[in-house]
Amino acid sequence: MPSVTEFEHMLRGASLRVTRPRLALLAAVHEHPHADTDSIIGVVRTDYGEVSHQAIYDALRALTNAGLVRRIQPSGSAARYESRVADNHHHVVCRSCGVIADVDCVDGLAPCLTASDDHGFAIDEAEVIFWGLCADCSTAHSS
Amino acid sequence: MPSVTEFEHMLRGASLRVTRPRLALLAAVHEHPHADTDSIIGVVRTDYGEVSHQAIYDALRALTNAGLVRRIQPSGSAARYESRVADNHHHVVCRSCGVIADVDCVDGLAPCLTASDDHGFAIDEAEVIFWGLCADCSTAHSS
DNA sequence: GGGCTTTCTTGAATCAATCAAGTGTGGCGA
DNA sequence: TCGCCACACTTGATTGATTCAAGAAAGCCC
Repeated sequence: MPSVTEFEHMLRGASLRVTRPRLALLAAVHEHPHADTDSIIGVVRTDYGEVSHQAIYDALRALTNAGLVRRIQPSGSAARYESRVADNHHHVVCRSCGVIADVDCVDGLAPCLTASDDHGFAIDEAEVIFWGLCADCSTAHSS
Repeated sequence: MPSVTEFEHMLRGASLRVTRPRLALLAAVHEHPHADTDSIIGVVRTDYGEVSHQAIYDALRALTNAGLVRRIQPSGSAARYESRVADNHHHVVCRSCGVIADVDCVDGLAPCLTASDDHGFAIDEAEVIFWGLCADCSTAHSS
């Protein structure tokens, strides 16, 4: 995981002020990929002390807009955040327990990015979510 | 659009009781692809008469589970429903106005369905969402 | 038509997320 | 180093989609 100093540089590079809640937030997201907002609040409070939920929501939005974290939101789930950005990976979600895992791109670079008919849209991103059952749930269901 | 009789057969085929709210719901989803729950409630009430929102939620869930309609939920949007199922098409969503359009699969059949490393997951579906700006918003932004 | 089960109605509750107003603070220039 | 001020945080209330619960109504099989 990047050091506090690196987090500082990331914030400054995005023209964002360096505050302790934001540093704690960055650390929490790096440490707990795919955590939902509530879990992140819990982690930040443990690592750093009392913070309002509003500060977390604000900071998550600021960092998402700055491209420092990525927001993902599979159907039926609250928003989740991760620190891997701009590396074009996708996700596989368990229909049963909701666990999320990373999936690297098959082609390594911008796969499936070409829509057959773009309807005049200027497309800038392709988001892929694989749905299925994780190993644990798969075993539990068949037994 | 399929006839009422065909909707009836679809419901019976899925072992679901045939009720007027469900028939109206199927018609509404076929007529208004990508509509959110609230719009669907409005359409059903216009076409059929007073129905509780709960009945719509129940019916949408029942029909989704039965595979008669498909639920899609892009980040930052309420749940939307469409009648095209099992034809492996995807969606392009406008970041600005939220409009959704269908995109047929480039490869015609199960593209992008192979994850490079499935982490032990039993994958049964790949959902692809293209993000960008629709023609209208693209023009408005650049002007 | 009778009876059982599913579905619908009514009304309340939950949960994530946002809004609003006021206080505090990081980072800049002097 | 000092002071300013825009940006960030706190507190508290609100919204809006969705779900829960209990009872009434209606579909389907016999």
